[in-house]
Amino acid sequence: MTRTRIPASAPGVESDVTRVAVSTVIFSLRRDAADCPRLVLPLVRRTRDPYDGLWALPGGWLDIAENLDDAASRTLAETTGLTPSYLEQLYAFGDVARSPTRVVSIVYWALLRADEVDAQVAAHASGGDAPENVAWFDVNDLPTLAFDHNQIVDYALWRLRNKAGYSRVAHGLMADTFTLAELREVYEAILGRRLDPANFRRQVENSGTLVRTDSFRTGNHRPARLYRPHRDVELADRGPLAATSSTHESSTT
Amino acid sequence: MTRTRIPASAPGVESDVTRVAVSTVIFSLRRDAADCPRLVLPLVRRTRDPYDGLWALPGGWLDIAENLDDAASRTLAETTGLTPSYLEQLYAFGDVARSPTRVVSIVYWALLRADEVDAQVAAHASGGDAPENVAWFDVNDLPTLAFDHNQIVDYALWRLRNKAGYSRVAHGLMADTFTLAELREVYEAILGRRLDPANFRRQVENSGTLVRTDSFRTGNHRPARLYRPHRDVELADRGPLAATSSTHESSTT
DNA sequence: CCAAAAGTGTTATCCCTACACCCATGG
DNA sequence: CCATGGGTGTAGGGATAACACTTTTGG
Repeated sequence: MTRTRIPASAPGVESDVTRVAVSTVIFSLRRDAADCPRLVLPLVRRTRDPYDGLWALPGGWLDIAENLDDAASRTLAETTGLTPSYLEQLYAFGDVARSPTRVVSIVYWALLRADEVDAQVAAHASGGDAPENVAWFDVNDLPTLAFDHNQIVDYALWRLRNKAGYSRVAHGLMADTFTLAELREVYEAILGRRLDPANFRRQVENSGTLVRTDSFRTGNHRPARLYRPHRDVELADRGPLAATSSTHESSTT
Repeated sequence: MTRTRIPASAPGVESDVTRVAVSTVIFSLRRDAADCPRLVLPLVRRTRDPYDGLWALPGGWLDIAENLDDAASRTLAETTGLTPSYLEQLYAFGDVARSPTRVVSIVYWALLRADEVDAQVAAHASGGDAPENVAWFDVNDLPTLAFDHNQIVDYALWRLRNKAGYSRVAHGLMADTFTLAELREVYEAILGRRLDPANFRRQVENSGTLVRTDSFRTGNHRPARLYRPHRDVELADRGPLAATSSTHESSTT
């Protein structure tokens, strides 16, 4: 699998042409020293001008025969080797001044299941795909990024937090089964505030998005019931490709 | 002011290049025979292949030295001669199969004040900017459009309806002053259902987005107080260019 | 006076929040 | 048995929806 990034000059670059790139803000979770889940995202270190040496969002040039979504998936696969559990277009950034040459970046954002990322990080460390140029950063502790990528990450974070408030996107970060406390921790990591365990339980139970299993997670205290996502429950609201329908309410809990 | 559209072939077109176009879904209001406001949008008749003769969204090619927002504004001005009261990026459409040549369309959606459109329609009829190729259509009675433009309009409509539910975008369709009944009619036209006048009044009064004036609209019955939009009230939630902040709630009434 | 729209009041219901409280397990 | 997290119950507040009711105009 070859690496593609956003170089300033591709072979045969023409400075009088507007080129289209695709980048992706990939969110996942990693537990910190205190075993508390933190939002993290992978960045790629640039090896060319402009911004040589700075960290940037994973991305690449849009191929002439490639759909936008496919380009985002490819980007994501080349960076992490994984399939996202959620992928959505974020915004098209195209200011003239955002790059020395004219580049319109179609930016996506994605969620990766935490358990799969752990496996991937191990695989990357052993595999030979130049892992030294990819690193995962805590979203609350980002360096200065290349181009307008700090701004882009801010916007993606806003979208994630906003969407977590009225849809079930956050489930895309979970493994197959999980306890309600684990799910609540994830929401707390995303929203950046504590949630009442009792009320959180009732909300997700009444939402119909989870089904109880007969298994329990045993630990230091009373065992907690495991849940799994309900099939047939979309993670988010309709996209531009959905059929005509009368569902025009995304702000429902 | 010159007209720019989305021709299949621009001068010097190369079929091995991905080109970037900008189109805009422009919503406004027009009163029907029963004096009831209807959502309408302007379309442009194509005069080239592909889809020669079909109606399409107003748009044009992105200039190498032009920001995306500016291109959308230019498109809008060329079509209607007006400045939008609201303009927001909708989505980037870039499927390989959506056009014979590879075109990525950055699509915007906009709102135009109803009173200004009336003036513009008159001006267009007298002015010489080929008005016969621009026509306004009721959004509920659209013909088959060129490319994937029907799908795009559907998505823009969904976004407008959704956003009208939790923000004050709809105010962008109103004149300087208006009665609460007029504002309610607009919401009814957008949402496609009747609203309780009493509850609607309380909602917008408590929202703090309107200020009472001392004027009244006199008609066949009891005069209705005129309101005007409050300064310092954004029409919608934050966009990607907003500064870092902790406001991550767009679903507030 | 009457019709109809402008505007006010009242109540039931739902959802969210806060918080008290019981349950089950490992140590 | 006790500390701790899992899980349930409940009362108050705010927003909404339904609808009765009063006010003010033109005809």
